[in-house]
Amino acid sequence: MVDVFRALDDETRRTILDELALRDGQTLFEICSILAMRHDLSLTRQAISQHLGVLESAGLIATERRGRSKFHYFNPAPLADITDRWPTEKTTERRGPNENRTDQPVR
Amino acid sequence: MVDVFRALDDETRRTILDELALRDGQTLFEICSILAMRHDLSLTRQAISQHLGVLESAGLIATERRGRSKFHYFNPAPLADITDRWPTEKTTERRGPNENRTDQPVR
DNA sequence: TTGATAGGCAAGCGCATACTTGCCTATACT
DNA sequence: AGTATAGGCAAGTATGCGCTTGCCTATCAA
Repeated sequence: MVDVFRALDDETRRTILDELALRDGQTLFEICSILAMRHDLSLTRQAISQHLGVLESAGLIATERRGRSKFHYFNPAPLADITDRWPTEKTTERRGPNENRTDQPVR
Repeated sequence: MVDVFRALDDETRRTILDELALRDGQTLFEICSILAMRHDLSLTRQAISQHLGVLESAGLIATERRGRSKFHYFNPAPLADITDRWPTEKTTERRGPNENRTDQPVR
């Protein structure tokens, strides 16, 4: 199991998420060619496959196998772990003010 | 310069942000004792100092020096880099629908 | 069946990162 | 002055991570 923070700490994985957000349901080979063409990333298929494994382990992508192809879908749900942990003005408006935040001395 | 994603990829640094969110403006020694007392983290002062350096380099904390003390303040602004890059339902309501997101075939 | 396509598994390499250790500077107190 | 406090700098170690290489399995078409 990989947490969201580690999964996001890699520019290649972030670019993969970008591309899946633009066009969902791509296969490993499609992602490989797009990374090579549009991002000048000359990585091996196995490298990309491992990145996809990390992203899936973190819950950021879901996969579906049909025949010999495997389709990858972006799932932004785990990103809520970040905004829930440190709410900012933009992410609090549906949850109300944060009542846990105080400025009391420790102890 | 450290980006937000790398800075967040460490549980100790995330805990530091938690504590600064609870009580802002703490010094290095205060953070050290709180991590030891409330989180069972037995790290050296230098380790914590390096973590604070990473967080500051990522813009997640601001510092202010007075006398021989240095106070640390949580700045959640860089977290917007994450929600802006992959908008979710909760983070889009002030920016309107994302018009860049399409499902057109590539090329 | 034979061959091509789509992907998986596992070992190994190199480098980055977290942490320690040791020493140093600067501010405050007596 | 002398001493304690708050923090910084730099080198060394060790584990983790990204990536490659090599080989293997499964599906589809001829």
